[in-house]
Amino acid sequence: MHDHSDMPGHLARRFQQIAVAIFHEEAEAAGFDLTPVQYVALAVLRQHPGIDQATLAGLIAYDRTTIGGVIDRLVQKGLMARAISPKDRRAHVLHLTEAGLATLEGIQPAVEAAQRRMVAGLEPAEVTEFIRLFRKAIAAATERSRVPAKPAP
Amino acid sequence: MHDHSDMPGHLARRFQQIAVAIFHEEAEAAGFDLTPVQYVALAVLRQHPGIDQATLAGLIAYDRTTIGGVIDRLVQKGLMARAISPKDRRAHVLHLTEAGLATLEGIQPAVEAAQRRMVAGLEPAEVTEFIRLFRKAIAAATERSRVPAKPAP
DNA sequence: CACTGATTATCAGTATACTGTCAATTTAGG
DNA sequence: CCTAAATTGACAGTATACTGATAATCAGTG
Repeated sequence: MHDHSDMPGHLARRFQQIAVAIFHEEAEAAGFDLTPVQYVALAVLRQHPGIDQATLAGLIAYDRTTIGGVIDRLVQKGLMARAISPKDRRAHVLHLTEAGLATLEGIQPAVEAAQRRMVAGLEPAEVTEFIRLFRKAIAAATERSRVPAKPAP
Repeated sequence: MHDHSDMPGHLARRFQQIAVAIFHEEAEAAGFDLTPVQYVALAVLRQHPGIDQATLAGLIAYDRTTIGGVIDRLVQKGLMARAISPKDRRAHVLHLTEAGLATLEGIQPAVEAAQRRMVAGLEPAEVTEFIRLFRKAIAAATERSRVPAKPAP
């Protein structure tokens, strides 16, 4: 009855695998060495400068532990700066560097091309519906996830 | 215009994250210690007994390096047996053990419950459409650019 | 049979991803 | 004010996931 290729779990894994591969191809072709995860972290930080690691993790639904390593690599590449918050000495506040902003702007066309390629097999109306179903399924399941996405402060 | 939460790439990552978390919850609640990847490997091996690692990897679109570690852990758990093929001494042919078959059958209800929970926020017709769009997008990406199979050198 | 090229699996290295635990610190409650 | 609870980020450990390199083996050709 249920082949694994009909299961949402397997399809999700396979689609994500393809999405990551396409992102890497487009980013590399454009001359950037940035992973999808690193890109989203930079993009969200541009919209919310000065947030700490936990807030950033909440905004993009990353695990608290995972985000530390991601930020380490972005800091090492010189794209992000990390400093201890004067208001809360536990927290590390984050800012984009000049290089980080330049990278974000430079990679934007490649990112958009990658998003289009991921759904290149679908009609435009199907793309819209695909995204709507993704968002609806995710919204319903978010309450039970250990990593719920939090709204911006 | 383009928020990261509208991008297929980010939605794919988020949905997959939720799918894995739900799978683990259901599997653990049923008393099994099996990851989604390990489950699919076992399930496909039941349908194709005696295949080698490369064939298994191809059937479920796993990386050939990754599959080695997955099989290592399944062999260590006693769920799978690995032996050198008499026809091709490079190849390792795989079989389910008795325990592997028992685990597969025992975990089946939990797996099905997990698949339902992943799309619990969607109407039944939406679930069907969601799966159809997944398959269509994946099929197009797979045949167009052979992602993530090896690129033509 | 020897040579070439392809295939099978492994290893090293890098990057997510999550669990559990811990120290430092802040906040809440009495 | 002072202690208990919560929060922040780190660490160790496990599991995917992919790239590039390598050894062993097989298949096809001359």
